[in-house]
Amino acid sequence: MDGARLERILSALRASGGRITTARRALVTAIVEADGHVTAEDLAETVQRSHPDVHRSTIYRTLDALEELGLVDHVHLGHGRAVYHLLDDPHQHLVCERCGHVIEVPDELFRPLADDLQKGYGFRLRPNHFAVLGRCAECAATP
Amino acid sequence: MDGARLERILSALRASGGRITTARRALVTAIVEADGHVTAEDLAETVQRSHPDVHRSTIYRTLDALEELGLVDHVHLGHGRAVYHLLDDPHQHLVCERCGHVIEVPDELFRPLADDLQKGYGFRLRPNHFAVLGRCAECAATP
DNA sequence: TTAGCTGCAAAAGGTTTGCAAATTA
DNA sequence: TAATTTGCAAACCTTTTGCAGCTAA
Repeated sequence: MDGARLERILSALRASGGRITTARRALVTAIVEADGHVTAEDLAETVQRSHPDVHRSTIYRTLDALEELGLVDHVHLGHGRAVYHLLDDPHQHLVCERCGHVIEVPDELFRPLADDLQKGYGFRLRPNHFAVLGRCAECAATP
Repeated sequence: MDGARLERILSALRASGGRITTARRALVTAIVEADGHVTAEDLAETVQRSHPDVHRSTIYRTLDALEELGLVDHVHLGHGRAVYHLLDDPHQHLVCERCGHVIEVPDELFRPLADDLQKGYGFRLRPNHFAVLGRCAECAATP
């Protein structure tokens, strides 16, 4: 399963004229295995476990390259580091502003809102880039 | 009108045990006059026009104080600086990810979504902290 | 008088960049 | 070989912090 995702990504990278280096393969493997909610820092650590001298800047540059190809996106879940994730399975991030808990919800929930914004403002929603803040069930219960 | 807002904010600040200094009065005036979408940098510049040695750190500290009192909030419209705004008139920010244009829309538009999230996930939406990205009408029209 | 603010300078924290050397296709 | 990537070190940019002096109440 994951092998296929890995290959899909590497092929796209290659097809765009990019090169598959050890560092890139290791990074892509790390993202595929992490499968969501990983910071550049997390990825750097994972990659460095097997390839100690892959530098943070390489991580960032490769993530940039993957984003430009539309294979990866990053989301700001709060202040501080962004998290990166693969672009299949479109979903939103609900983040509890008190405990930090992250809930993934399917994109379709945002459909009605997206339609309203389209009709009323001509605005085409692409809400994935920032998290949606609020309170999770537990934190909403305890004041 | 704005005088009333100014006084309301200063009173709240005073009531919480805070002191009204020249710097604080100037900053609050600047926010009231700017009325939305101002960065700390913008505010610093405005304040410094009349009070050149108010330092950036004072701006940030005062904004913090105002946020703690629930008088002001800040929103991340994109990468880089956050923007600050007064907390009356609850609204959302739609930001065009291509041209950067900001559209304010009333909170009520998010009511149905908020209800869905509440029902389905026990999640209480508080969406104001991050902007909602997408494409404005013009940019959506031209590919 | 005294708690609360301030300016300054310096640091923090995440991300980006210039460069020369190394590597891929 | 030619074009891309890489590691490194240093810079960047916004925001935060420690501190000693200043000031509003």
